This record gives sequence, C-alpha cells and structure tokens, in this order.
Amino acid sequence: MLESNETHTLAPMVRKLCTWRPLDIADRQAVLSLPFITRSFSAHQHIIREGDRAKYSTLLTSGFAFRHKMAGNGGRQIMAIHMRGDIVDLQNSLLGIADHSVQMLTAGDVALIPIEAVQKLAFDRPQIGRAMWYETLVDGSIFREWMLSIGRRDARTRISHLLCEFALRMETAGLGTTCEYEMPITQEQLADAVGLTPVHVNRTLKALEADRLIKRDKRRIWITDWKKLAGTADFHPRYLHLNARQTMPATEAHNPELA
Amino acid sequence: MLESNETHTLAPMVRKLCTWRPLDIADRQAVLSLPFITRSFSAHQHIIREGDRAKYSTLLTSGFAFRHKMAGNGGRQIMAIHMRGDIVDLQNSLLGIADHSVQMLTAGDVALIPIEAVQKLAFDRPQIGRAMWYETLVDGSIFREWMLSIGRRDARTRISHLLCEFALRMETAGLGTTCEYEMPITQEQLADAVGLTPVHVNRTLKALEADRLIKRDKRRIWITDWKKLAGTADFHPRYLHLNARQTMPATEAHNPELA
DNA sequence: CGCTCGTTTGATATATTTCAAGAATTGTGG
DNA sequence: CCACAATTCTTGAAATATATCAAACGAGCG
Repeated sequence: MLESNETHTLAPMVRKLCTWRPLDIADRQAVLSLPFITRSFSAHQHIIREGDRAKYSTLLTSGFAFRHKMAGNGGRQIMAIHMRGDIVDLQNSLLGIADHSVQMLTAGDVALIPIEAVQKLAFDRPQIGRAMWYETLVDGSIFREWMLSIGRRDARTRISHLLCEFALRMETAGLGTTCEYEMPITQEQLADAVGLTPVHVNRTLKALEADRLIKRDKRRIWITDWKKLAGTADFHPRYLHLNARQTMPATEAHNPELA
Repeated sequence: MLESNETHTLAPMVRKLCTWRPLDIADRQAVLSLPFITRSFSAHQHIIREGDRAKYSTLLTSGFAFRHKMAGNGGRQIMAIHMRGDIVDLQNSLLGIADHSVQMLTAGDVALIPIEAVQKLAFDRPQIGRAMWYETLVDGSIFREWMLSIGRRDARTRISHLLCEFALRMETAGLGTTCEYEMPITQEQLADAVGLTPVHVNRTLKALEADRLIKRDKRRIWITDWKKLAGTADFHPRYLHLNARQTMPATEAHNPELA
C-alpha cells in the first residue's frame, strides 16, 4: 500500500513536511490518513476571506494561490504566492479567525483538512508538529525579507528580488528551473506584491529586459544572467532556510516514493 | 513556593504564554524550572546578529529591543519592537541560524535560555508548545500588517498606525495606557520601522500634532483623540489576535500571582 | 469577430527623499 | 554639577523616484 502513496492526494503535504523534519513511516502514514475533502477552484476564487473563521487547512495540490490584505484606501498588499504542495492556510487555521484572505491565482485543486484533525496530528506526533511549526516560521522569515524589500529597496531591486525568490522556489517545488519558469501572475498582481504601481512594474520589467538580465514572453521568465540579477536584487537566499531541509526522510532514505 | 513565582525572573514568560493558552500549574512550574542565565545589555547592544547560530532564546525582562535586517544599499528595516515580557528570539532559535538581528533599543536585562531546553519543553508539554507556536504565529500576523502598511499606506497612515499598535501593546503589557505612553525610540529608528526617512517622519509627526491627534513631549506620546487617530491610521486590531488571549490560566483562575 | 483583460507608452503630478544647517536635548568626563 | 561633545530634532529648499492619468495596442476567448 505504500506504492499508492505517491499518487495520494496528500502526498505533497508529506513531501513538504519532510523537507523540514524527517518523518518516519508511521508519521507519514498518519499524515496520509488525515481526513480531507477535495475541491476545485477557478481562478480568482477565494479560499478564505479576512474575518472568516477558518474551518480547514488548505493544501494546494495544483495551481497557484496568493494571500493578501486590503487597506482602507483600497490598496491591496499581496503577502505570499503559493504553489503546488504549499499548505496555504496553516496560520489562519491555527489562529482561528483569519487576519488575511487567501485567493486562487489560477484555477487549481485543493485538499481541505478539518483544522481539528490538523491540530490533533500536530500535537499527537511531535515530529509532525515540529515540521508544521517550522513551515510557519519559514513563512515568517519570508515576510521579514519582503518587508525589507518593500521598505528599503528600490523598484528594480524589489522586482529582481521577487524574480529570484520565485525562481528558487519553483525549482525547489519541481515546477521550473532557476533559469526558466512560468510566473502565473499579472503585472498588476506583481505590483501589489512589491508595493508598486502596475505601470512602474511594467517599466522596470522592461528595463531589466533591456539590460539583458531577464527575457520574457507572456508570463514566462528566463533569467539570462542569474549572477547579475541576484546582484542587483540584493538576493541572499538564507531567509528561505532551504539549508535546513532534509532531502530524505530519516528512515528509509532510499524509499523511492519520496525521492 | 508559589508566592515566589511572581518575582521569578521567568515569570513574565509564564504570563506571556498564558495569554495565548491556558497553562496548568505543572506547565507553569515547568516553565519556571527552565535553566537560564541573566545578562544586562546596554542600549544598542546586539543580542544576536543575522547569520549567527542561535544558542539561546531570549526573554526580555526589562527595557526595549528591536529586530531588524539590513539591505545591501545600507538601508535598515526594523521588523519588530519588543518590550518587557516578550520572547525576543523564538524564531531564530528554532530555525537555527538567524535570518535577522536583534538589538537593544534601551538598556535592559534578559534571561537567556538554552534553545535545547526550550525545544524540549515545547515538545514535552503540548500546551506550552502550542502557546509558543501561537506566539510565533501572532508575530507573523503583525509582520503581515506591517507589510500592508509599508507597501500600501501613506506616511501619515503608517505612522499613526504604529502609534496605535504601540499604545495597545504597551497597555496590554502594563507599561502605559492607550492614551499616554513612552516611546523609547528615536525618529530615525521610527523611520526605519515604517520605511520612511527621518526627516519625513519628523514632519508627519508634527502634522499629526498640529491636527491635535497626538501630543508629544520628548519620547512621551499622548493620544488625544484615539478615535480619530485610529481612523486616519486605518487601524483594526484584529491582526494582534488579542481576542484569543486568555486573561487567566484555566486552573486556579483566582491565583493572584498571575492576575 | 468583437470584447475584455492585460500590457505598453507618454506626459504630468506628487509624495517622499536628499542635502544642509541650526536648535535642542542627552550623554559624559572632569 | 558643570561644560563640552554627540546625538537627535527641526526646518527649508531642491531633487527624484514613483504615482497618476490617459490612451493605444495586443492577445485570448466565447
């Protein structure tokens, strides 16, 4: 029955948690035994809105999503962009009432896991709880880096930085490489992520392209000169804490299902 | 021996954790039994620097501290301001290597608790672990609100917002009231917290004062019109998750030591 | 094919920064 | 406790990065 694990809906969650802490078979099986329902969302659909009481933790199994808050003046700040395998709503579901909204970027599928089950699992199985805690901590670390970008870096640096971060995360998630990937995001959304205007994002993107740091075609990005881009981006990936990752679970290091 | 608890060095930590989750006597005793060393810091001294490996979790027992990151262009972004009772370095100590620096704002005292002891406690005692997790989650929620401010609100709104937040946190920590408190921070530091220039912070502060929303004398702030200030600040304290707080521990609700 | 949404571009406006210098406050050594 | 040094605060004038407004262009889609 372990064979079926790699196609299990919750397999990406196991994979994700294993990147933070080694999980033994029992732990992994426990994750896979979590109750859940699947649901498809269309692009732009809300998974949860600020102010709602969270009932589920949401595992993104395909597509992209983002988290955001709205300001009273109508401005929107995007705080995170999520891809397949991300547990999109751990914060809201643990804190109870949502302090930000989660919305689909593209169409996609999610697995909804009742928060009681998630919490029980986290506290029954310390390694799992620890991995989940880690996940939320890394999340916080990324927020801090974004704050630094938005608060103290100019437009060109900010945008390059996001491009670098996304490249690395896409590669880590197996959805692209560090030199080519698809950014499923409009320039308006990009603007809301970096705290700029769509117009200015457009100009900056074109400048980056003119300077041959990147190439673009539709939403596809090529990073033609990683070193130079990372340089102008002031990009130092320590904040992603990728070094802490375990490439393999502690036991059964050679089990192919998680390779 | 419970009498002595309120003067115990780690008592503020118990108090803090109890605000997030009810802790029974055994849990509270376990916290107080944590090994620690005390240390005094002078103003501006670093508690930990970005890139260091964290050895201790740091409980601030007096004074103020802040967390920050530096950008390659020399810019600094302050990500959090901490007061007595805050556990200043839970993130760094759980993630291992520090992705940001922690520095004293004023002179003050801290208790340094070896991270192994903190982690053991968190996983031996689920309620404590949960409270600590909560603490880091609320931390993240505050980051998100700051991101929104820095990315999408103008100078006046940003600064008012910080003033409101600080007022509420100071009151919660018993260090001031919602209408009067001491902000132990220079305008330059304030600028680095809100992503502006010291000059502009100064002008904005004066404008706020001219409009009779606040009064200032040295570092002391009076909020003369909370409603109006909160209005211009776009301040909605949900993100502080204060509603989740337990005012009393579950057992012994009348035990004076935690009142 | 026409519509809608996203991108691109230009011209103009403005919030915020930068630079600079004087006033006030705080810290410090004698 | 004073006097000098060092920050911190304040204010003005000029510069600039980014926003705003507006319009044309292109691509995907029913």
